[in-house]
Amino acid sequence: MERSTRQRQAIREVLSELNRPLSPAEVLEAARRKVPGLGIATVYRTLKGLLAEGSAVMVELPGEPPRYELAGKKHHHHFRCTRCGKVFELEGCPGDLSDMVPAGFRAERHEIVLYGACTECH
Amino acid sequence: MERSTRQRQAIREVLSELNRPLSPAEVLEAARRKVPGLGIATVYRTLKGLLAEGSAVMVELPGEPPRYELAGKKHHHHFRCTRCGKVFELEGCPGDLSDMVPAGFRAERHEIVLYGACTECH
DNA sequence: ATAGATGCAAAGGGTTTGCACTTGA
DNA sequence: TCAAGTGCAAACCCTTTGCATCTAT
Repeated sequence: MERSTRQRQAIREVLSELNRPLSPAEVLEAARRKVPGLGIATVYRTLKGLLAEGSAVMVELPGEPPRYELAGKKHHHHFRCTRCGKVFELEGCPGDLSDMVPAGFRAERHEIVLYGACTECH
Repeated sequence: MERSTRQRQAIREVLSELNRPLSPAEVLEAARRKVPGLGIATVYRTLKGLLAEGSAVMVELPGEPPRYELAGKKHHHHFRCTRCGKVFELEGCPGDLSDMVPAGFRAERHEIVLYGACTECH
């Protein structure tokens, strides 16, 4: 990630502007509006690079392709709209889940995903 | 799923005996001990069939291949050991997560996954 | 000028499908 | 018997990689 290219700029802008976790395909579609010839391989390489330099984090939801969002947000979870498939960030967290952990197991982190209808789809 | 074959019996047994969500590859490995020539395609087809007839449910964890477990268990969540990769069932559930749902969104279900070390790996 | 970045197309890894053979009922 | 079921290999889909070309510095 040494050089600043049109492609990378476009990908960063897309992540920043849409402000929700995006799949590589979503990034490609949005970024192609800024850089028409953009290839999917460049999207994958750039996302990997952003991940490596810590500018982006991977958001993996059950049964979904990995998505990416800009790093630096505080602990949060996600909501996936079962109608349109978009993923949104959620505020808050139930906190202590230690009740659920059986003896002998040690929990280090957790993921919570809510499913339902988003504002546009209900 | 009309006929009862050695292959299907073996796959059902494996799901029942190991009693945790299994990936197709895990099912194949375990079921091959009972039916040596078993093919991966048959595993996929059988799992799909079990799913369709409601005997099994799919357990999808973030960033993991889908796993399968026998149906009929009550609402529960999962624990994935970050050392050995095995997935276990958890009792309990924090219950009401409505605090996390933004206005305009409607949550219908949720998934919680805890990550850490299992009894064998800590 | 030149090493890094890109786009294409081929290669990978996991899942599904087509098809001839096998087998349960 | 004979359609459902199986195993193999090819096909698929998404992601990664190789390589010739392009480009930021």
